[in-house]
Amino acid sequence: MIIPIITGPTSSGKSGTAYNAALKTGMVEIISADAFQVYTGLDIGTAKVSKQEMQQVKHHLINIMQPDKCYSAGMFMQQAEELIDDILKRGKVPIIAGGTGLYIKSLTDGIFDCPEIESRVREELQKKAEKDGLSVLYHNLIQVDKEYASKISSNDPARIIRALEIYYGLGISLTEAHKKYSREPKYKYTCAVLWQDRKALYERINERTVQMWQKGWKQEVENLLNAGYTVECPSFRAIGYKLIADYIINGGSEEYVINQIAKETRHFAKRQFTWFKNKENIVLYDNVSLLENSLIDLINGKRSLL
RNA sequence: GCCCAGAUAGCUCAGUCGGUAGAGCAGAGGACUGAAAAUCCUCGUGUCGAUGGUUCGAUUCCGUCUCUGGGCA
Repeated sequence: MIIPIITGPTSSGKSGTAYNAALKTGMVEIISADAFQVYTGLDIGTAKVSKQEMQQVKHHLINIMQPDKCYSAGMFMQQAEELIDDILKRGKVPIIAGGTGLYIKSLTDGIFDCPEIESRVREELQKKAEKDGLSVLYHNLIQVDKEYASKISSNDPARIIRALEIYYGLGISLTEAHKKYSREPKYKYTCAVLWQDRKALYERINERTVQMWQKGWKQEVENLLNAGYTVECPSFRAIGYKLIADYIINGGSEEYVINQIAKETRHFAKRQFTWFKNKENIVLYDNVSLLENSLIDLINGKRSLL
């Protein structure tokens, strides 16, 4: 069985397309591939589907984490494959829908099965980076994993720290760990990418940012802060949340916040373009209803196979 | 009307002691193996407001004009 994936840049209409196809065929369950919709309490800012929509169509991997907990591509792959198993067993069709490129890649290409590493290791590396500077860590990485060090920038804290975390946590380099713990994907996928004119997308993003603000995004962030969550929480890396928290705490211009969020979202959409368009084995769709129809055909075709 | 300050990349502005210019932002392209809405890399020719003068040479100095701020009437 080949599992359909629907992806594309933010605001492109992927969730809606998956939802419509699910509703019309009545035999689909949606698995969200979104790094921030996993968090409870982040609804408006992550453009989550509404409660009603979730009642109509079963959605998975949404609202499964508290905002102060870490989620990851590895956890995603694990859980998504289990869900696919389960959905297929029940005679339904799973659709993967979401815009987190790494999560989708973990399904289509696999990801290495990293053993548990204490969070202390990363924290210590972060402290060291602040104290001694990143270049010390990078030189350290060259010593232990020259191959990986040559692939990344000496100025990339996330990757340098990650690679060293593996080395100190597992005792082998990241390059070796990738080989030793590689995990192959369990299913085959067909990946549809929703595509549209850049300018039109940017305008939609600008409009949608204003709409999100009007829906009460600020209140949503206030609720999170009142519940004791801080900007240090992993969920606050989602676009907008830190900016709004800062606006709530320190004041400032509402217009600036909205413009800034729209800008970051445009930059993000651009990165998503780069990610998806250079991937192999994808089908581009510049028309939402066209994709919806071929999805419905695909599901109906599968119906006859089941 | 007079005085002062500006006019340089899509925007904000640097700069050139006279040898045709560069940052930030915006924008574009790219990377991506358990933080990924994260993180990181690459990309800057534009009548230097117009016009005359001085000069081998002016965006730079001088004159005039236009426009934009601010002040005085």
